[in-house]
Amino acid sequence: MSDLNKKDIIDLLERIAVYLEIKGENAFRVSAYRKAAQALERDERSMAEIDDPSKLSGIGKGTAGIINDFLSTGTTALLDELEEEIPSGLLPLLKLPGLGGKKIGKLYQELGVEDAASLKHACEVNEVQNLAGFGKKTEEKILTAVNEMGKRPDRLALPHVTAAVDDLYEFLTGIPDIVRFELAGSFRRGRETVKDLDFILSTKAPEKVGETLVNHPRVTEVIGHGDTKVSVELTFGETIVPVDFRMVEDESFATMLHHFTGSKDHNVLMRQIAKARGESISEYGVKDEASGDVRHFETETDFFAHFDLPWIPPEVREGKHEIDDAPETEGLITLADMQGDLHMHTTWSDGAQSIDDMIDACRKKKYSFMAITDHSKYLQVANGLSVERLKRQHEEIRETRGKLTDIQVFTGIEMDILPDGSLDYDDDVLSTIDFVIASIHSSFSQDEETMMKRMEAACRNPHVAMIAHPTGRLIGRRDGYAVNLDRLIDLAVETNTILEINANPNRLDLSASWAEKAQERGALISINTDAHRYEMLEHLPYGVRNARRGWLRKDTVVNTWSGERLLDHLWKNR
DNA sequence: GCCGTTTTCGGCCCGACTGTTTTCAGTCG
Repeated sequence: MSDLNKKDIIDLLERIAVYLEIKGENAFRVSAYRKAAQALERDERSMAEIDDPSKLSGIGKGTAGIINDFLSTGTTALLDELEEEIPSGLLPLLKLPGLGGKKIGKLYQELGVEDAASLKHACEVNEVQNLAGFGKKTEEKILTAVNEMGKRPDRLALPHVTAAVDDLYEFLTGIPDIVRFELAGSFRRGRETVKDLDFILSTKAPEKVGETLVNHPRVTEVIGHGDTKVSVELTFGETIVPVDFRMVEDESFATMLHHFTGSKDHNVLMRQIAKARGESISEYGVKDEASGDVRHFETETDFFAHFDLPWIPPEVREGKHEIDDAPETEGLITLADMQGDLHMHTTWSDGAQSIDDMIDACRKKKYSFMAITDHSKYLQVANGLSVERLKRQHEEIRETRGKLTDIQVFTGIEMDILPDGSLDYDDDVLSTIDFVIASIHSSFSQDEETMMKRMEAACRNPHVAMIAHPTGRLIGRRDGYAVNLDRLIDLAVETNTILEINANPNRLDLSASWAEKAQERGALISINTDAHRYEMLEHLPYGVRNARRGWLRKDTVVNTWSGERLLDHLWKNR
């Protein structure tokens, strides 16, 4: 038996699809392998728990046989043949813009291109432009793309696109010919990273608006400029942000918004539903196939209602179970449910504002509770609190909160879990604090066993209420430490310890999929900003969107509780 | 390759844009 897990199987199926694509195989056969991979991904179970893959919709006898080959031998005859036949150096070329399987197949068969280097050479000696279906412009574009290969990240973390988002909102608002506009795409779905920004705008003067768009002062490259679509690249400092604008008549705005919010897989599901009813969905509306009439909708809600569905939130439109479980989406947590923020810093450690400033900022946000959680003494670089300073700070907090009637201010601490698994304060200190957070800021490279001993020590301490940013990842920059999240979730459930969704857009930690698993197994979650300045309190929506992507219900998230219920929870089990 | 409350064969989501053509294939989302 090989020890392949589900992720490996999915990768192997996708590998087959890519090879077949380059081979010029029937597109439906290619997509059959991709669909099989998706079917596995959609299923919650592990490979060991799936006794017969062909029972999954999208996997037939053929692919099931291949999956079983993989499981028993680690490979399969089809993949072996493909690897024999096609150079693996061609696979990364599919990522180049403008190159798909067909063109790569042609480059391979007619010019002997085998990888990026030989493709570059073929362009330089002008062999590419003479191929049928290619030309001078195509050759130039390919050469540029090959030279750019690997220089730019595939996807941008959210903090890298916020400047562009803010700028474009202002810019589009100032264009009088635009009736309404909205940001769609993976940004609207709350993904952790985005490839580009997709703006939908309705206008009666697409030509004029398109001209205005390509002349935006930040535009450094026009990728495409058609009647209804404009693709450009905007440059903000070091970051190049690709942006697509789609222009449409206002009557099609809702369907266009739905279409370009995606995901692609979600759209496929919706179109299959339409097809079964004798209708077809496009970005322009819903067509009745019998009469040819096209129906338009004022809002997305109307569009979904036409298919007897409630409005499905963008965050869960991933082509998974959002159609089947559509009624459940009405119970998902919303930003309006959030009653407070339980993780923030002040000038007492490494924050930029005083306790009073942070309290004022939270009162302005109409929170009913908050916790001040500065760093503990181990974290000297962050001016962590000695026991003596901690006591003074908490005295100050108690004094201040006594005068307030509109917000409950909890005493708190973000306490380090030390490399040896001990905690930074003794129990007699911790026993005086309302909200004790435990987190790891040191010895990131320890092995899983050592790391989990640290986590377990924190969870088992009766005073620890929450584990902050459980994996320590920084999106696009640093993988998390070696945490066994399955085990951590079990520990959290067993010891009644809350797990955090850190709302900082660089973290989003836990991720949506782990938060979903945590909820399924009965863990409690808290969404917090970890603000070090009051502007960072505004990060909360990122955390809520992330939680919605994980299908979190309001009651799973302790920030939605009343202050009394939360305090009771924090104190009753010590 | 998968699938079937009209089908075991003939479909498989739909449309824009580009560059190559001179009516369209390939790519992309």
